[in-house]
Amino acid sequence: MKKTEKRTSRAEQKARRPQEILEAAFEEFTVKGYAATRVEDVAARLGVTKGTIYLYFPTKEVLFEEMFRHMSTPFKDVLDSVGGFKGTCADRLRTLLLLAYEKIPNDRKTRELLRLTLSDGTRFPDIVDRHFDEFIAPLVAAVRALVDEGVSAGEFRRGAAANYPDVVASSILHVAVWRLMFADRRSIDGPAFMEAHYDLALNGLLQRS
Amino acid sequence: MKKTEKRTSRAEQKARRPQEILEAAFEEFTVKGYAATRVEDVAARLGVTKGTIYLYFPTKEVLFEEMFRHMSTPFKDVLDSVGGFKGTCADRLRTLLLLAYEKIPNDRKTRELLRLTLSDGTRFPDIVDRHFDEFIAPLVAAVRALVDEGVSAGEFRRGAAANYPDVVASSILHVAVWRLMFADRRSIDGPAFMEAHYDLALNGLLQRS
DNA sequence: TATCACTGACTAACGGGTTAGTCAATTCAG
DNA sequence: CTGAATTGACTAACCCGTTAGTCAGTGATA
Repeated sequence: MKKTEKRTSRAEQKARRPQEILEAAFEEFTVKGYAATRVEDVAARLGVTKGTIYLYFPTKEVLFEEMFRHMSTPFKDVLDSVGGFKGTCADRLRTLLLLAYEKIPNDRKTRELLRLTLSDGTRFPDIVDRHFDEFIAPLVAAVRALVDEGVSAGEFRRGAAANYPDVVASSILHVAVWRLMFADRRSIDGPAFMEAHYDLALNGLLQRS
Repeated sequence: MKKTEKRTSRAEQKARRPQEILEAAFEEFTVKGYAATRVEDVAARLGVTKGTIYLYFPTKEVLFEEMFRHMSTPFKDVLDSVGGFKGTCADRLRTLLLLAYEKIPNDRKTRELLRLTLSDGTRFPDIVDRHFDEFIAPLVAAVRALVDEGVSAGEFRRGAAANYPDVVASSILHVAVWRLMFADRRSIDGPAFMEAHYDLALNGLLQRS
């Protein structure tokens, strides 16, 4: 079935297999969800048969969980770098939003993992925790740190918004959910939305002087 | 199986059945999703057998679609009423947000329909359209109308936020998604979040003068 | 009111199709 | 040739949708 390609030795192929399988699994699971995806579909995407999958992963459930882990790429490190940036809190808020938009609604991997967390999180509590630790907690922490600093510096107002920092970043989710729901059927202007978000959040935070 | 209760005649029972089935279907489908839910599970919830379901609905797909329709309760009418309210645009924004929070993240029905739209929308394009028409479009329209009026009256700033009204309401989604993801495992303070949202949005919109 | 023929909502059991997981046979690189 | 990687036929379990048969409830009749 798999045609023999001179450039890949058996050892290389075997070493590559797990990753290939996890990536094929990602494509299938995100389109159909856990229950509706067949292990055979995952195999077919690689041009192998079901048996091969079971040489590398013991069950469909384990395949799903390891796929989720494999596709969660680090976000916390990126965010932490914002702490080191210079400039006004307003400037750094902009940078933070840019990074968050890049990572959450603009990155297909992250977006689709959000879908899976919502659809199959009930059956796989681990992925919910992972999602929280990986994406939500770091982002909220970064926003909180920035807002607190802005308030201390007198640049931002004290007030309800400053006390519940989630609200500053939460619009990001709107774009992610929109894209998950409508895909190409209804487009959303990402940059324009982000500008609007930044404009509203910044003016909402700034001292009214 | 169903014990004879004097107070329910056959005719009454039969008239009630479709609704009972749709509500049982809602409970099952929202927990497990379309694919993982068995028609027998829906039946068991009512204390009847699978055959009974098929007396009222021809296929599992139709059952799902009709359940979705039955559970979508009108939102547009409620929102339209805000147009008639008196007061500053700030006051009416608050009312609008209150209504939207009540309807979207605080109403379990709406919240769970959002989950289904995200998980199974790919298989059932109709429910995506329905979701858009029922919830998203009316809310965005209401916000846009209010913001435009505020700008015309000189109460709100012109600016990016005023031009992309989704961003004013989008934090609502955060609470809905949070509750879908974490259920009771991580609580979120709804009223406090709404206050923060209102505070940020209003200050973001008001003239800075 | 008491009897009884009839109706129709419901059940139980099954056919047919699907899929997770297994394993003996096959292939092919080294 | 050898043995590791892969295949694909197979099994057992599952679930949708069907249908012959059941029996509770109804209402006509005396």
